[in-house]
Amino acid sequence: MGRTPVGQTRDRVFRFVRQRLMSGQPPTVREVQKAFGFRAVQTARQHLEQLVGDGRLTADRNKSRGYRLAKPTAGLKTMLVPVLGRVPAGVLEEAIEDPDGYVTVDAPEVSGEIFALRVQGESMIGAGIFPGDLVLVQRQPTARSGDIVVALVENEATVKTFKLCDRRVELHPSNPLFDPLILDPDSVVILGKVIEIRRTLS
Amino acid sequence: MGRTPVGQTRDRVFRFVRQRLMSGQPPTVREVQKAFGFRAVQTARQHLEQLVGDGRLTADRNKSRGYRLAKPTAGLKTMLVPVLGRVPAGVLEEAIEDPDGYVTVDAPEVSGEIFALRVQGESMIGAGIFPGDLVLVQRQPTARSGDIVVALVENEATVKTFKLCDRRVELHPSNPLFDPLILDPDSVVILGKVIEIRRTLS
DNA sequence: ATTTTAAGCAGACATATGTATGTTAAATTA
DNA sequence: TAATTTAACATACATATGTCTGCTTAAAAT
Repeated sequence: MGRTPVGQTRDRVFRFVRQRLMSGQPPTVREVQKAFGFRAVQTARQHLEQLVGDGRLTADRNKSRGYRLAKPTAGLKTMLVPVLGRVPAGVLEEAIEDPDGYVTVDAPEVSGEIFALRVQGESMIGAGIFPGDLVLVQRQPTARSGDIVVALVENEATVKTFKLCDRRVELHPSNPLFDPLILDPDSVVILGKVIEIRRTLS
Repeated sequence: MGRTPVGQTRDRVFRFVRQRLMSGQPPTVREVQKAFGFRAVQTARQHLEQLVGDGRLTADRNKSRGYRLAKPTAGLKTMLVPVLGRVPAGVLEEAIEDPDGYVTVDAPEVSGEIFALRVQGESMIGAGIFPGDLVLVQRQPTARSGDIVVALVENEATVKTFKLCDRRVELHPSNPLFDPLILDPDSVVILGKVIEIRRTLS
């Protein structure tokens, strides 16, 4: 096999690996070898290692299929989170166990439990949260003023901006047509904090 | 290690494998073993094989990390798409080759090429698209009236609502402070159609 | 022209990983 | 109670896979 121009083959190797990684099937060194018709494993390995040196790939040493894209999702982990249509009567556990489906989420390594909720009303339109949007919720029992939270009020999950004033919990909509809810801290259950909003266009 | 109730561990194994698969890191049998603290490889393998028997997983025999989901997320495939900060001078190819990063997307099987773009201006606030939002774009050279598209105008990528009127291309902002662009079809390059909007909160 | 660099090859070794056989004990069923 | 099924364990083997050493050749640089 004749040699190819400098860097050219390496770039093709990178694309091959990226292609495989994007489709969820990390290649082995020997699979790369075969794909390019190298007669030696080492040739493939050489390209891969130099791609690592270039910072284009990363490698899990001594792991099979251990090459990954360097840039993607640095510090993030990809996880599958349950999508909830509604949270009936406060039983979040059950809703999570029997979700409408799942979505894939890139979340910080340190994230705890996350779930997704389909938004029902129009009370948060001012904040760019529309009915039908999917909100990703970091599960937590408390919140800080200014957080957009999912709270259980009268056995219904709603999305609002959280505020703590004068020993009262205030849940503020972002829509002039709706009024804020002023509640006793004991009568509000915080399900979590909204960390991402997603809207799919037909 | 005491035995667990029937089927319960198997279900957890399935979730573990699915989790790993969705994040592009298919586990080995021994990784499953460790994850659950089994003392024997075979225990993990047993569960995996029975999941194959149940039709929940499939297996590439004699391949490392060869287990896959039998029913990948109902018509959706998980893919990594490149995130572009901006599209310089119309060279989409180059921008895609050297992206700022990647995000994970659940897209229909039939989807073509998808990329993500960070939104720059405030021209689409009325449609709930804010600066800093990430728009997922289905790459395509044309669009239908009403589609929100990413178009190249004067060597800058912008997000607008597309309309075709009277042999003229109209790019409409959703913000009264901005004016629509009325352009000759030849002077506009459509990069693709926005299929999803994502906003991360702090 | 000479040196240096990079691509590619050959063969081998060590480890990772899939697979197989046989055993034990708890839960379930007859 | 006895038989059957299932979860789990221990050990071993064969293959897949990552890694290493040394060599050859062509292109690029000096």
